[in-house]
Amino acid sequence: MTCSSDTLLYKQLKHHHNISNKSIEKVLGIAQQKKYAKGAVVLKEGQICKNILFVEKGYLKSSYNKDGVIINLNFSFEGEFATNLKSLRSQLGSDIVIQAGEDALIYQFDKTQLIDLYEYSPEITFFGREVLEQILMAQEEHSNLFKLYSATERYHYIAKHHPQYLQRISLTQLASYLGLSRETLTRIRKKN
Amino acid sequence: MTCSSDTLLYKQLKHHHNISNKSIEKVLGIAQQKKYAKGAVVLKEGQICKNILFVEKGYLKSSYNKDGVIINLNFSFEGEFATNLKSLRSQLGSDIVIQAGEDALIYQFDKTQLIDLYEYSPEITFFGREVLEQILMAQEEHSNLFKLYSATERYHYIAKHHPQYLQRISLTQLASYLGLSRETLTRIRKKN
DNA sequence: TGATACCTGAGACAAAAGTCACAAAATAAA
DNA sequence: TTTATTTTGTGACTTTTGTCTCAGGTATCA
Repeated sequence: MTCSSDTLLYKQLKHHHNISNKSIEKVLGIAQQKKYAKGAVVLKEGQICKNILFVEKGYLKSSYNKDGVIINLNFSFEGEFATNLKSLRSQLGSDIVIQAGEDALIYQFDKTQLIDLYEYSPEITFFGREVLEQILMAQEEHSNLFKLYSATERYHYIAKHHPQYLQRISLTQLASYLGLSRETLTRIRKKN
Repeated sequence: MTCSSDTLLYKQLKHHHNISNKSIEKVLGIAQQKKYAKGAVVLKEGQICKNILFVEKGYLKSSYNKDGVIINLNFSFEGEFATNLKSLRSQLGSDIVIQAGEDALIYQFDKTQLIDLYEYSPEITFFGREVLEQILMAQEEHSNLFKLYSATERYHYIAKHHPQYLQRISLTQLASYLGLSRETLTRIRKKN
């Protein structure tokens, strides 16, 4: 087994997704442990995404390069899943980059291997759908930030619902995620 | 049959989704035809969404009421599908409103009935996934408008990729969709 | 430890967008 | 057609946000 029972991954499978020990063993059996140093690239631009990533430690950052300007699209912290759904589905080259925001410990699942496991038990199928949903919900949350809120409201939303972002993500990176300049974010913070 | 073979729905099933006549008959068998006058509400705020909607004629508008200000989130034109995925999945009350933007002819599919058909043929299962994907891709496109583009760029993107929006959607409604004030949109248009 | 790169705060100014008020134009209703 | 209602265009002004610049702080690494 590539992943022992004192990991976050194991705990999530057991307690959050309520999967039986037999099925957990199958899932852990295809999980590949990877370590990335801060800043290391997990998915390159143009590369075809074949994996679903589970963050055991550290965090992952998804970003898009728009004419040389890096725009942060997503952060995935401990216990969350990350991937590029578009590239994963279409098997076309990725237009986004995924990299480690801190030194990170990642379990990666090969998409094909995971789908093969779906035949083994409906629990695993259900788990697969939950992973997909988690990723979609995170995307929708970020997208609503922009559609419904002003810059100041976006910051306060994050401060309230994701306080760990403020502690672990640098001001510059967070500004890019919130769609505003670093200076504007500084000003918003000062107004408290 | 509630839907004849000279409809857009029939043509889409046959030519776009490549479904066999037998399966098409099944799908059309559960399609309910509905007519809505311009402005009529298809899905109310708080109502649980049970249907997937196909636009045969006219268009549908999804909007969110933020403290009395209406924010347009989506438009679905002829040949496109619409629903509130969140409410459809969770069976919780909808936080968005769907209504007709013009006099509209809609075919609606009950989610449960459609899922029951999945057992009849894998073609229909595949069709169901394509519908889901179409809705998700439309959402992602709109969300990227905000994450990646400025107000002026958003307008030009729509002018290029969805010119019918400019012809059929009023300036006021389009401004709300693009996340800017009506006056700003007027000014952007003048600069051509 | 010192050198280097990166991150943050702050001020001055420019650009973009919002708000308000009112007139003109287009639609819908009588 | 005439009237009423809604939609759009425009200018003046305010607010918000971006850009540029520089200084100080912090982390990193050989």
